[in-house]
Amino acid sequence: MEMLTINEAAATTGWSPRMLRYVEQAGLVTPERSTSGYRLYGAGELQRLRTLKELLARFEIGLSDVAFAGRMASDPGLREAVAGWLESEARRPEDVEAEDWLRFEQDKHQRLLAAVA
Amino acid sequence: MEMLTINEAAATTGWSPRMLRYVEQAGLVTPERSTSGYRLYGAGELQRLRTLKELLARFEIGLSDVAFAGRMASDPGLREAVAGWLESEARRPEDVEAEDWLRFEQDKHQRLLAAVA
DNA sequence: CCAACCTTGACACGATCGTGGTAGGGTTTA
DNA sequence: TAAACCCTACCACGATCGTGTCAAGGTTGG
Repeated sequence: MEMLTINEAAATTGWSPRMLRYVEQAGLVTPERSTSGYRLYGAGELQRLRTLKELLARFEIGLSDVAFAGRMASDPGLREAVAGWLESEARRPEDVEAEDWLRFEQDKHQRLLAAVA
Repeated sequence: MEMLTINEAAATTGWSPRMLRYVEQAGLVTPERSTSGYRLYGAGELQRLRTLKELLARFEIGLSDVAFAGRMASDPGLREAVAGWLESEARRPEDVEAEDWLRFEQDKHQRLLAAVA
């Protein structure tokens, strides 16, 4: 499998070399390194760089958004805390008797946040 | 159920009135309005404002991160595209024969992105 | 009616994001 | 060895985020 250096990778993916370093710093695409420290991009990295570009353009999102999604994917505590909060956002009080609902929310958040403390 | 105006809500949640308007603009906590347009916060909103504050502090994330998570939660196309990209990030080429793996990735992303087009 | 609220809109300001550049120094290759 | 690459570390700059404040005007309650 032939490896591309940063300028070659930039040429075939549409990113600038500067941005390839930035994407790496964001933890999104991390190429291997040669013994002398040169970044070496393989077919998988190139593919992910191209699809990443597509992803950002298609949904008008930023690198930081994808980075945050990655953080959620790899941190169950974060994922569940956020999901739990959003859930309480979605469910409207009319669905349940208000009293029970509030106590339920209060307990749930306490559990979710405590689980990580 | 008594409703609080923005200054009262600010006092009991620790947010500033300015930030309550900003949080609303971010689509995270949307209070009802009186007939004359005053924001009215109920027990549910107050609870979510408090837990939101906890969430941000606990995980060092921003309102925009939670807003993005909300967008993912309510947009299956976005959610699956991001999840698919992260999945390809996690799986390393060593797991599969390189050839098949790359074609698999290529196909998958094409499917995911096409599903929304 | 008047003080004390509320509204939206704007200006401001530091911090971060996304991006380009440049400088100083090592590596590879012809 | 010299050109052409690579590295890291900066400076810069517009855009957005998070936050405060202020202005101009409507609402409410005593």
